[in-house]
Amino acid sequence: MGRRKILIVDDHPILRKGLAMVIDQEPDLVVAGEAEDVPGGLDMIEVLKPDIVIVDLSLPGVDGIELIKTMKLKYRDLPALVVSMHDETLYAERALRAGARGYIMKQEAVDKVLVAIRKVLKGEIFVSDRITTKMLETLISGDAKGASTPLDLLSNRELTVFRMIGQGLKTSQIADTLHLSVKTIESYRSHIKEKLRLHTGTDLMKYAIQWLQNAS
Amino acid sequence: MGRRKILIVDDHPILRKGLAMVIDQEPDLVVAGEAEDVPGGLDMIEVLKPDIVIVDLSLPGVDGIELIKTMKLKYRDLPALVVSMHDETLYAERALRAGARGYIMKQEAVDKVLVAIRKVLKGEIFVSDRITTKMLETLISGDAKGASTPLDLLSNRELTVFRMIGQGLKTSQIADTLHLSVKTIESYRSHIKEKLRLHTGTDLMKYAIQWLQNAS
DNA sequence: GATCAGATAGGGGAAACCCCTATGCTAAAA
DNA sequence: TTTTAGCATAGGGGTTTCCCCTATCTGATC
Repeated sequence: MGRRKILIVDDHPILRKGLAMVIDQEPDLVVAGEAEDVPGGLDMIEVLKPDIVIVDLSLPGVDGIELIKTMKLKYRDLPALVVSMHDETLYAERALRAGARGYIMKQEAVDKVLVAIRKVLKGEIFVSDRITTKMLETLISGDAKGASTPLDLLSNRELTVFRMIGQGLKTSQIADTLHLSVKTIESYRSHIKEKLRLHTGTDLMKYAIQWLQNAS
Repeated sequence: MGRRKILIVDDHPILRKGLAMVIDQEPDLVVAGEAEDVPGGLDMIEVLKPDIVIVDLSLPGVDGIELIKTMKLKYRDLPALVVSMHDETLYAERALRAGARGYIMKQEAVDKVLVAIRKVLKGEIFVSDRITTKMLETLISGDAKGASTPLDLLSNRELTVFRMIGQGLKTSQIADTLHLSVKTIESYRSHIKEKLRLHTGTDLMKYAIQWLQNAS
């Protein structure tokens, strides 16, 4: 069989060029085309019939996640590999949930990308060890059905507090609003952190804010 | 004269590779080396004696602006060209003030980068039309403080800290990374809050996270 | 009836936050 | 050319949060 065809969707031409050159040096892979946004990407899929699509998450206009979702709908067997500059712990999960088959950061070494591409082409899933570990932990700890979202692990009260944290309220304000002791809210915070496998208070806040922002 | 030597300082290996491959195809240019952070960059300058340094602004640890300032001090005639993925209107001016001789976005086409490199090597300054226009406007309108973004009000150091806050780092981590006292970071935090008219620390964090998500 | 998870909350030490003050340093303004 | 102003840096001291533990009460679940 010939070289597997790759489509790159990323809005940074320099990066596209870099990826393309690296990939084209491999005997079994070839970059069939490039696009810089979601509509362009979809057109290219139609025309080129690639074997895999490499997608950046932060595209102009429509978000890369949308492209992945659409691909999942229209071309069920066409896998997407996300190559993003964003902190993986926050986006990887969302990307995979949307249907991506891999997630790798732009900070990674070049050969890691090739590994990722081949793994995804073989039908496997590629994510960094860090993410794998984190996801496995979440799976193991919570009853497996928690797969829909880690937030399912939270109790009602915890979820309420989580939302308020995401709105930027501080502990005392939350305590006030809910007519509870500050100490109680502190307890919730630590329970939430535990369940979501977050380490610091700032991590919690960051997660909460971002979750609330793209309320999915 | 032989090919002009270029040093690339960027923390994304894929992008470095891309730039390098594009540059090395030019008969008059050659990539002499790559570095992924500021200390590495400074070492490489010492060793390679490049003719120009291409710098990304968002480097791990110390920020690219600092590298440019140091270069300006230690190697007065070594020009820096900033290649950043950040919104130019906010950073270009700061970069130029710090001593950079050009600013180009990663969104630009590949050949624009070559144009920029050659222009900077000739001793000229390269910036996009958009930035030129904006700077002229600011000049004309006088003080006016082109407050296109309230973040324009922040000093370089404050902006660096602001971004780190948005990445979810806590005060002590920031202090550590920048080799500064926790007290100094606290000062920056309060200055930033004042300039952005934010009341609480959580408000600041929320703002920083959200801003980083969209405009970065 | 024992066990378990959820809602509530306290103790105590470390860390962060917040408001003020302060010192060089450089650049602009008077 | 003083003066002023903004920036980078940092300490003092009081208040609030954070963080790790322990604890009570309640309603399920086994």
